[in-house]
Amino acid sequence: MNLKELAELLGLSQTTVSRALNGFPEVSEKTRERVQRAAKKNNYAPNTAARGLATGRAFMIGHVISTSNQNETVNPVFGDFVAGVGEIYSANGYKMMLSVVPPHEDEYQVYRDLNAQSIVDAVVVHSPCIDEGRIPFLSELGLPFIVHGRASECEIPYAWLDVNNRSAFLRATDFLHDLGHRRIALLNGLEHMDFAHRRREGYESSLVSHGLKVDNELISSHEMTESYGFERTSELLRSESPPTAILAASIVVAFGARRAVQAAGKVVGKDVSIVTHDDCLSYLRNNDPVPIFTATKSSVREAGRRLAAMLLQVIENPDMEPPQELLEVELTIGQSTGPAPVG
Amino acid sequence: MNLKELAELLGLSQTTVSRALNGFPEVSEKTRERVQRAAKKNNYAPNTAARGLATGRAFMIGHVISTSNQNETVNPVFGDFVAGVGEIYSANGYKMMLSVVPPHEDEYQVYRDLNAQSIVDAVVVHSPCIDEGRIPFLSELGLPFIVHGRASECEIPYAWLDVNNRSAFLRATDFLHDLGHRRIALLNGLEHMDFAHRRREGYESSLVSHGLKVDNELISSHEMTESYGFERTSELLRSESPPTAILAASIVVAFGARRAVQAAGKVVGKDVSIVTHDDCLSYLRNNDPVPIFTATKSSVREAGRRLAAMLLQVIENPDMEPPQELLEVELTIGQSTGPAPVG
DNA sequence: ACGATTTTTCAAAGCGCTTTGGTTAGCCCA
DNA sequence: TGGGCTAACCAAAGCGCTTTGAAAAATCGT
Repeated sequence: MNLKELAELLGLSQTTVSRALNGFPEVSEKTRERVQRAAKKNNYAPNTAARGLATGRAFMIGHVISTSNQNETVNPVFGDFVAGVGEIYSANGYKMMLSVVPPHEDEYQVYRDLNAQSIVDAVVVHSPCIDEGRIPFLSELGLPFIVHGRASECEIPYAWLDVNNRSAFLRATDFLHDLGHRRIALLNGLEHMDFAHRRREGYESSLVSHGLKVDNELISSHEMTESYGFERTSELLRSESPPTAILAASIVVAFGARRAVQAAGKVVGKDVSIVTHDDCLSYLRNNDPVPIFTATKSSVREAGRRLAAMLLQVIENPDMEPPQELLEVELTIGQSTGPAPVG
Repeated sequence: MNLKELAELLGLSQTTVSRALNGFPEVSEKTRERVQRAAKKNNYAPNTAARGLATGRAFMIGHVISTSNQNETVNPVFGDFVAGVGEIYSANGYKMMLSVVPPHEDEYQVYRDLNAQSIVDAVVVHSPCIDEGRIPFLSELGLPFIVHGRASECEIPYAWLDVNNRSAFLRATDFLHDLGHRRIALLNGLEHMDFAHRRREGYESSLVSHGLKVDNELISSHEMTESYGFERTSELLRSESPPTAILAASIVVAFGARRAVQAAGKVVGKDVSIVTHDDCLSYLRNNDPVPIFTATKSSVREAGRRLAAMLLQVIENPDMEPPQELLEVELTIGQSTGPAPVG
């Protein structure tokens, strides 16, 4: 069923039917209702391609995800983030397109094509690194976008939504310090990623403010996998002066750390404390009455919702100041931390 | 830059330029090259909406994901699966659309709209349950589709790609039996899901074939979260005749189970054996020389690649017999299993 | 060299919608 | 009763592409 057929069926012109369905004022309420009823009954929905061609808008947001990192790892956060944005998109009549950039292919070309084909109204930039080339590139291209995260070394203004990673890890380190810990290890994510960079800043800044010095032996940076958590923690525990506390980049890494602590015959929260960042993934809930892990919490799904809402604003109102929002984390105390062991 | 402008630039008609770019034979190689060069140079790419309108094809595959389960959990497998299909899609000029069905909304209406708006050429059905209503519905609707998994109680023919879950859990149970285990617990996924149903069949069938009887006390069914693994295992270990082995539905569940075993002061692989299914998620690798977990392995990313290829066949060739493919798992021995403790 | 083919190019229609710039119908007031 | 409004509707153009059916150009055989 297309517009023409529906119009004929109703004995109205295409114009009127179109206007009725799109909520224009110059159509009587009586006709509008009649049209809407007929549309629903005949399962009419406007052809997207035709509408897109006529309006120049695609009502589609692009998400470009690259798996071209060393291990082609998919960010475990992805599913929940997408669920968050998707909720807002569909509530506002937008659809979401996913482009997977195959390894060794040019991500920039993907954006160029998306733009030339005018298949999306805007894109979301994922996992920005410190000097993120995509930001100036997209600005130049004129394709509206918003960044999930930030790029420390980017000067031009752009829309973003980020978690306050610096403050999160600063507070977490402060907390461990307050418990008496003096050797605190950081199991960071890949440090060319902006979020990891900022977390390290927070961590170091806390140490310095307490008169401790930064010991590079205690710091590592890697993709956030379970085995990274395990291997690295095992290594740390074997060293001559092992840490009494560990700051993990994600719950998955913390799982690995915990496994290593237990494998070494030690007790988490007593011999070794663990604090982790928690994205509140739906299948890795850490919200028992007393959570497993002491954590800096920030729901990535909620972040997706906020970010989507901001992006829709940008689309509807292209000349606005780019919106920016910084989400603070919650520091929740769980079973994985305790006072530093004496001696 | 649109086709008309490019044609004028080249002093050719739109027809010729279009044909040149789309690989039609009735255009000389010389012209074709000239056109392609100009297109690349001017960053021309055909407008998707216009092309879609003209051809009636969208070159887009829809993935509808529902988060309307009790906890709005996102399947952790999703990211890797999408990475797999996305690879094949983009290699073949297809795009992927994601529709998130908000909780309490009608998933069927989403499919109806997708179809009416002719915004996708086909859809992928995720997480089928035993009697999956979406299969007859989509057949009826005439929207091409493929199912990731199967529906045991569905009679009509349809395209699917599935893992042999029955054989996987049968083999895993056999393996534990061979090690001397007689009380084997099953921490299954939600059993209205087809995959979980089949796994239980495999488990029970192995028990029966060894003359053991099925003890419902040892069987549970739940969303596959870490805390499920922990809580349920703790409960089992506290019971009067605890299991000596556990069959877990996923690595995340196995993590929880391991935590419970350790919390009970027991040793995994000695006091309690654990076998899990492993989807080979990129951030939960279980492929050390001797893997952490003994597991039935099947890469969900590779499954995505296969499934995408099959779906594209269906699209290009609508009248073909629906393709169906059953993937066998690998049973790999890791550190989490050992002979049943004596006494 | 000239009609018959084959190769290469083209003009124009059509895909299904939105939107511009009307026209017609209905109403009010003098 | 008729001129001036407003309210309600409509015909047709146009979005940028593909594709049909025809024309022009090049090639061929005799």
